[in-house]
Amino acid sequence: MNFDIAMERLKSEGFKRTPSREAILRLLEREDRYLSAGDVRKALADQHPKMSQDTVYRNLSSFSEMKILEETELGGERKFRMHCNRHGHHHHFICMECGRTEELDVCPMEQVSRALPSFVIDDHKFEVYGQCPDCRTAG
Amino acid sequence: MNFDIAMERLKSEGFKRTPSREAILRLLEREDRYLSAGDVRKALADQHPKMSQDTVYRNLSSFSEMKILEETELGGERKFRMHCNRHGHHHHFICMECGRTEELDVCPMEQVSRALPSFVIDDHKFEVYGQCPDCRTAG
DNA sequence: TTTCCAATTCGGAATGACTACGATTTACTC
DNA sequence: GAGTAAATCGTAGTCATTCCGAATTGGAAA
Repeated sequence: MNFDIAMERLKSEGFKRTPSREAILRLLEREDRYLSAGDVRKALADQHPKMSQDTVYRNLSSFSEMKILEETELGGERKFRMHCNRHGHHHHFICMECGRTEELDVCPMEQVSRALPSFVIDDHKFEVYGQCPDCRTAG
Repeated sequence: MNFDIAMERLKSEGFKRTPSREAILRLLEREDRYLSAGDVRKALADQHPKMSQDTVYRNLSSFSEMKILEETELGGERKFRMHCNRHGHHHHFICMECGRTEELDVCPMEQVSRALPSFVIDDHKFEVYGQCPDCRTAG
């Protein structure tokens, strides 16, 4: 997903095009990794010093609900990144130093479904944490 | 893991045996599912009305560090359960209604390691969320 | 058994992420 | 260009968690 497609999605769902939303989505497109609401605020402090917390949180949540963003919870914080749609379903490796992510194709949910036939499965989370090659050589 | 083994582990690591620690571990052994610090406080309110938050949080964290408990983060809260050691490495299905958990044997980490040879992998999380058979028929 | 001290707990205040809300501003429709 | 609902601002409130100084206590040593 990129900025333009995200803005189209907003329009089609009846959301207004505002400077705040543009700035948040442009940032997330550029960064291409998980950012917290605080990260977003700091990154936009120069260009949008008056953007309130409320605006950041509310928009990140809205974007996540309408699948423009992917969301996870890490270290006690909600984090968001532009939704990748190269493949359909996927999971991520997340570098704990720089936040870089790498898409993973493996997902064991078919096996799980077979193993739990009488359970209703609504959701699942699979994430791998570590150090990316760049941070490893830098460290 | 059960209460007695947990107390042995505490002793061997130089921790004192206190009424708070006994009560917390007895509760977690009995419940056999993920509880938050708040859940623990409420459950112990009758027998230990003066147990402070600090005591609950500090002990849950200590127990988690020394692998007496398993820990996860769910709905913005840290949750803890007695460590299962029937099998070695495993993951959980978690019922979002009653908190019941079911151990899963599948884990795709060998595939992931092969797919990311130049990455350092420190940790991973795989959890499945839904409704257990009891809650399904009850609903 | 008594003494002693570090570990533990208590009580409450501080932190930090997140949410709520009334007042003001703004994007979009007509 | 005017009107209106949506969006934002600023600030205060909530909730989980952590911190801290003072008081208590488990368990080793005398």
